[in-house]
Amino acid sequence: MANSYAGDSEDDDEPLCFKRNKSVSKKNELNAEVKKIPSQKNDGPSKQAPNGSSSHGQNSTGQKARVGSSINRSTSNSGAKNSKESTAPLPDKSKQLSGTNVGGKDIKEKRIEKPPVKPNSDSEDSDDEKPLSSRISLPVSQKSNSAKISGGINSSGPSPSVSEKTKVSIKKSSEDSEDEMSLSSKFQLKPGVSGSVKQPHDSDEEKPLSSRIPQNGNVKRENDQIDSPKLSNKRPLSNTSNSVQSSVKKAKPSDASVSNKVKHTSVKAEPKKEEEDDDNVPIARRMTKCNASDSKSQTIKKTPSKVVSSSLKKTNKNSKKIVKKSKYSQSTKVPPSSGEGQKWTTLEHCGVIFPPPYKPHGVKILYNGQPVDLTSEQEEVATMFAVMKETEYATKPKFIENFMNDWRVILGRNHVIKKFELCDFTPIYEWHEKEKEKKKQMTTAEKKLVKEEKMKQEEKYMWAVVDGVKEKVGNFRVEPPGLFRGRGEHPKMGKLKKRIRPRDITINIGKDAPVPECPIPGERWKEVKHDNTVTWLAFWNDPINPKEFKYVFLAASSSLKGQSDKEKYEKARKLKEYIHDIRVNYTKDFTNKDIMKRQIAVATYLIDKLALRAGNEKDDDEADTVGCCTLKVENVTLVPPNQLQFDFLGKDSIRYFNTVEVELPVYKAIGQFKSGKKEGDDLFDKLDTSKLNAHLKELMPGLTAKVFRTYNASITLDDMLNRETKGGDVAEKIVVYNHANKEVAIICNHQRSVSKSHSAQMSKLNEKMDELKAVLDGLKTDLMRAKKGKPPLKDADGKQKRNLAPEALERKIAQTNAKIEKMERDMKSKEDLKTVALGTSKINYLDPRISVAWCKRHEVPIEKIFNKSLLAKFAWAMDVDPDFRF
DNA sequence: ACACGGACTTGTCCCCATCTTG
DNA sequence: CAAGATGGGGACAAGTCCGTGT
Repeated sequence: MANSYAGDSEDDDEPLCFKRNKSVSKKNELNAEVKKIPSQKNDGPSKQAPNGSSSHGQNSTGQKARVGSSINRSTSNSGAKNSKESTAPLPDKSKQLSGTNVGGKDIKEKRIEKPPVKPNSDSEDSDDEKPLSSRISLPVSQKSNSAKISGGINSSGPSPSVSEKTKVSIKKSSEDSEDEMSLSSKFQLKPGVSGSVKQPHDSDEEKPLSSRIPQNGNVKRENDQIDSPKLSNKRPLSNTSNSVQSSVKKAKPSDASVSNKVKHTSVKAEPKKEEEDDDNVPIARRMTKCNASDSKSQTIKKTPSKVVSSSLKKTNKNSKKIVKKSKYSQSTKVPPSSGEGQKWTTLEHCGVIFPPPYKPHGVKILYNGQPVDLTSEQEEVATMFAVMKETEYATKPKFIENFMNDWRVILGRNHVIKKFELCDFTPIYEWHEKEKEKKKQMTTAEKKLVKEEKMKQEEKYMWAVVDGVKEKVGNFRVEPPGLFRGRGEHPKMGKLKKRIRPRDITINIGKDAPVPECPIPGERWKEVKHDNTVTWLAFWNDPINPKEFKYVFLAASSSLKGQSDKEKYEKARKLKEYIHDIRVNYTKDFTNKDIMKRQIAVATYLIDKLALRAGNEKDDDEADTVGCCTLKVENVTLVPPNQLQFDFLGKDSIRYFNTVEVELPVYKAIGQFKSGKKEGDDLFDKLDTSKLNAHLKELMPGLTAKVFRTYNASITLDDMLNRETKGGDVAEKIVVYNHANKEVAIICNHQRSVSKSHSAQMSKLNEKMDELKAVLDGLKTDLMRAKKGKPPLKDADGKQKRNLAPEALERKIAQTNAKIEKMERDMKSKEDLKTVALGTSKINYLDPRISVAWCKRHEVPIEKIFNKSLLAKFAWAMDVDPDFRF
């Protein structure tokens, strides 16, 4: 929001256009991010194509086919489960995940209605805001607002230790001047040096050197607690010299955007009422807003108490642990991306670990009924297939074909084994099952032993030292050989993913750091480079597609990752300032005579409103899935008078099926784009992602299609949280949070497959529910009788029940009712979330500062929202000001 | 203008340890 | 205490987007 200027308070009401311009102009200053300098990359990937890629054959286009086919996913999509009503108070725009639902829940349309526009807001939009949709009255079942999802979600308490730490960090939010200092200072100092130097408050000094290295990210081993992050310390991300934002709390210098934000918050007084201009709200949700709006509490502002997570309290006790942890704080110092494209100054790590060599088991497959001797190498591949016998992959012709092609190469030219149909892998499959069983039968002590052993071997690979800070490595294990499991109808499924050897691997490490020893005697790395403009520690070419790479990166809890995560959210927040103009802009272009402009406008609209992905072009040897720019004419159907039905397979071949109401000009434009084309043709034939992004970049520096997803997800969370959080206990607040999280997941189409046991679980719950209801009826009867002085009836077993006083019965009734209600909520939530995955948005799209600030304001322990790994990943956000708003 | 190499983010599934429940 | 439910986290596939060389 451009309220940067003086009277900011309500500038929103002013015509945005004006502001926009202003903002635009200033924007230049914003982060012009200089991207990395071209690194000198050298080596071209050597191409060692394994063998014939004969494959591609069909790649089936028909999506229908795949719908059914792919494993669970498809099922889930098509699944009929009905009942998933959208809960919600807010009308949800939910795209229905399952096709069947469609009819019933047309809720989606609602999205369209825009919020009651405030009059002032720009006139142009006003039309939009008007509810086309509204006219169309869909039967949305407003259903109860029962929004409450079950409260209990994760009632399980977080581990104490974690919580404590957290709290620590939290509290010190604003004041830690020291941190700031350190940050700043670090910039100055060149990294490298810093490492050991700074540790202000750590008590580490006494420890062994090794341990003194500050570290980020937690340790997972048993001693965890000790090491685990106390998130408290703030992590450094703050940074960045060049990057604009600083953490909110701090006063930021000139940066306009930030500053206003700050003030905004600080001013508690202002009623959130109109809260931000609608522009900040996702289009989709805007409509909804109307309804909800009243309720939106103005109230909320209230007490931003100091955060305090409950956990805080405990902290004290355990404080000792905390102390140890302190190392985390250190990490702060890392000056991430300071120099042009430079990502680090010193980098040390131990390279990667390889899977153990194949151990032949000697179990023979049958060919035409006869056991066949195989060499170790041949047996290894046969085993890969055998163990997949019961999966859906093993039934797919493409999979089998690709597997056989690759296996035949290993079998050699005149091997007896020729036809798949004559192969019987059962003996190996059974052997494998037995092995699994054996493993399961091991005692816990044995398992522990094995685990420790593995741990010992891997330990050194788990950590890297970046600019003096110990950071966790993400994936230091080289991928083992196997059969490629592509998602959806992938043309290469079943191909052999050959074993990766040291000679396939390029190591990236600091110039002065010791080169990791090659773990396999007698072999050596393909290459060792020292490129500090990239963050990877190692990479190899993907054996399935040699033009692609597999990288070893630092873990999500590292400063490097945290830094870029923060930049991502700051960019999305920046979009908030531009979004109004952008919307005005594309709305105008819906009718532009220039077809390319029109297509850009419509595509941008879809990306903004529906959170579609950009949609890069794909090769023929990949599953054919689409995104916005690659939508085919058959993926969008016009539903008069002004609705569009989308049906396509997106990333990971997840089906996107949604019907939405759109502005008439959009509806018409889509009709034009479709006309004269045949099935399979691109809807946006004049467009691709680079053109689209180039255009977006003109509207806001650094803007790309994916920013809209981040923006819409985060603004939705922020908005819903602030609108819907009322009083209540922690459990109820968590319900509100999860509800908002769910909305976001629906917007982003984050699906998950329904667990096999889902229906069984539901019916079990139903039974319990019936029992409870019976109990309730019994109690009511007893109460009635008790009031009249009669004894209770016999219970089911014919035994006489205790004679209770009416008051006691009433209490029991109340308890039972509460149980029933909770159960109803739980069931509803379970059903609702059956196909919705909340985790993806939490990890990738929701600015953690929104969650942290909300937790602080409402005294919800952050551990109820973020698990251990999320706490580590979002350490950089923990000290956010309670007033932070996205 | 564009294909492509390259780097990094996003996304789902699956295994397994742990918690819950009966 | 066993069987089932849950959730964390790893594995790894599949996107996005940038820069470059032609």
